[in-house]
Amino acid sequence: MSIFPPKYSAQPRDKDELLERAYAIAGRSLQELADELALEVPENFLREKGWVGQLIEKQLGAEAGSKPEPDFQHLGIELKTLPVDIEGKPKESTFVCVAPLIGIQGLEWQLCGVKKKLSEVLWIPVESDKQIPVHHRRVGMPLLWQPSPSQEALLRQDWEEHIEKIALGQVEQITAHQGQVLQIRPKAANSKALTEAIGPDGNVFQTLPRGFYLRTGFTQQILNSYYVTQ
DNA sequence: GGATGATCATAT
DNA sequence: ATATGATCATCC
Repeated sequence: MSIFPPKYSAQPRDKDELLERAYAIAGRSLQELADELALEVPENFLREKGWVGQLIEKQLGAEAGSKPEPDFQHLGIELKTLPVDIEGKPKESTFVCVAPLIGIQGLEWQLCGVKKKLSEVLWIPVESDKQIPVHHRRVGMPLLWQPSPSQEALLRQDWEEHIEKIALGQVEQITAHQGQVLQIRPKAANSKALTEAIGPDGNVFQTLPRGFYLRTGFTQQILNSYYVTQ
């Protein structure tokens, strides 16, 4: 708790101000950052799974909305928190966007959601080992990333293979085992949620909504390329 | 221990 | 239902 009023963060004016704020929260605990905003730190994330992401959004001045736009639209930058272990290794895959299951004829990589979402990402690593109490977990050093040509090639290859299956009415044959760096997994409230998809005969049927996710190996490669190689 | 499939909160 | 934010729970 604090005797001070909650911190207020307007949107960062430019990329430098955004990075400045990101560096300013690096090394600090979730408890400290929550206190500044007068937020309660949950004991765990059984229910509030997106809590850390929303905390960081507010700290950096991102728009807290459900709009299908980048977190920092005026900068064209997407914000992603990344749960990491004590060694800085990603512990979870990263959700990118919902996978389109219908109306995808003629959809090209250059215009797809994955390409758009990942054009520029501000990664914020956050400690997430189960043994560390949530309130004590710390924010790591920020990383502003754009896919390298080889990284984009991998993403594009996986995306095209997934989209082809979906277009051919084979969405239910897709499993998370497929894709080198980009996989497709359920993305829904529960297994009973339904959305339209292309069926085997080109018809439309109801199926579980899916999302694109980055494998941990890929995000680890991103972190390594910045923190280790340089 | 790590990855896959399932799930939770909130706003629109 | 779809969009935002992800982590949980279970299986191998």
